[in-house]
Amino acid sequence: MFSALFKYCSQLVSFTREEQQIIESYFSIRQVPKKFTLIQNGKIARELYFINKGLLRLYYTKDTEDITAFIFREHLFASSYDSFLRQAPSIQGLDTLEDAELLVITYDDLNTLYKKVPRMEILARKIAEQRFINAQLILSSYILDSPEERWKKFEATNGDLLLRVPHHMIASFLGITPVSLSRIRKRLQGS
Amino acid sequence: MFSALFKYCSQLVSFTREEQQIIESYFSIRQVPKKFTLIQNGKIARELYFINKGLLRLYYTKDTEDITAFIFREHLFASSYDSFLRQAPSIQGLDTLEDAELLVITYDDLNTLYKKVPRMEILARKIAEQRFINAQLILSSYILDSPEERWKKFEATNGDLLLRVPHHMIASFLGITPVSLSRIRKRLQGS
DNA sequence: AAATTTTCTTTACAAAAGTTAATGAAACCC
DNA sequence: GGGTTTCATTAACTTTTGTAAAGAAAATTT
Repeated sequence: MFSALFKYCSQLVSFTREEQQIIESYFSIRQVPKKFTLIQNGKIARELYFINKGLLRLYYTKDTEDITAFIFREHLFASSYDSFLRQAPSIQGLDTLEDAELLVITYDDLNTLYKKVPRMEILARKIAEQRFINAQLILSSYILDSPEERWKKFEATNGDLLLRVPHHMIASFLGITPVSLSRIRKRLQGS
Repeated sequence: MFSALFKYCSQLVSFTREEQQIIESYFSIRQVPKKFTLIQNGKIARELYFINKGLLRLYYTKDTEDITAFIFREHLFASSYDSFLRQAPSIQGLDTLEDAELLVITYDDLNTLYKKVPRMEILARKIAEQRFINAQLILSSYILDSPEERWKKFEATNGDLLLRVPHHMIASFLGITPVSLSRIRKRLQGS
């Protein structure tokens, strides 16, 4: 139940058995169906999730349309991270795309945990750093690459998601319309 | 000399006098002229800078052209952050845009400092979180806003930089060409 | 199984941004 | 101070993407 979590953490920080038990006691497990909204746009994200199973989608809502900000896979921490960190209303929503099993910790409990297990602070720093590096990577792709190049990279690194996620959600993640994605795919077919 | 640094830090963590003295001992001060390259694309960023005075520009190089990734003002930490954190070759360069006064700490010294002043770990986490939130903000503007809207926001929040930074550097930060920026500015003049 | 919704692609047209090149102004450098 | 480089704007033309609408295929619901 917690094995994936500690496997992930152990790459960053090594916890003792005791620390692991304290950490476990602060997380709860939750089964969530497909298409379930975990964090609603405008509300404060009170919880942080570790994905044991399933797929989550972070998205902006512009006018009446959803724009994908990120797709979280198994064995990652997920949240509307900036709302969670600042405890301010979220400008993003977070939904399940598939039935999911999540480990859940609240903001307050996480801060208590920092005090009980100070090494947790190091883990949190490293996760924040990783998320920064990741955001930076996506941003640099927006800056440097054309939509076509972004699609190619997405296909190469996340090809499996093409079968699990509707294309229009990927299109908006790439910063283009489904129409444009369809054109790009057609263009590339030929070559 | 260190007053701006501790003023900035005190918003995030409160250090004792002793801790401050240790921290000071790990930073050195450096005067750097305009147009000086602090971090070269392809090299590993070994240093982290706190800007006492001056303006720094982080940029990508695509083909022969520079594309601005970020402009750092006074009283901020600056580096090619992901290169510094991962100690991997940088895909960005960092230059001064003006004569600058910098407080400098190396990667190794920072890690020593984490051990001497554990509270520093909290500061580092919070700075990483802030930088993540910031990267997220820029990314969301790329996703949600048109170039015209991005320009308007830049003008509103960083209007002072328009006098300190050439427009073509701002244009590439906004993801457009100088030609396009000029058109946008003209379009908005009328309204 | 039929009906409904969602997803994906295509077409035609409009709008925006890129490209190249030219011009004038400003800043910089011996 | 004169010459050079850098910078900002404009124009003409091309390419790309967006928008709107329609139809086909797939998935979901009843």
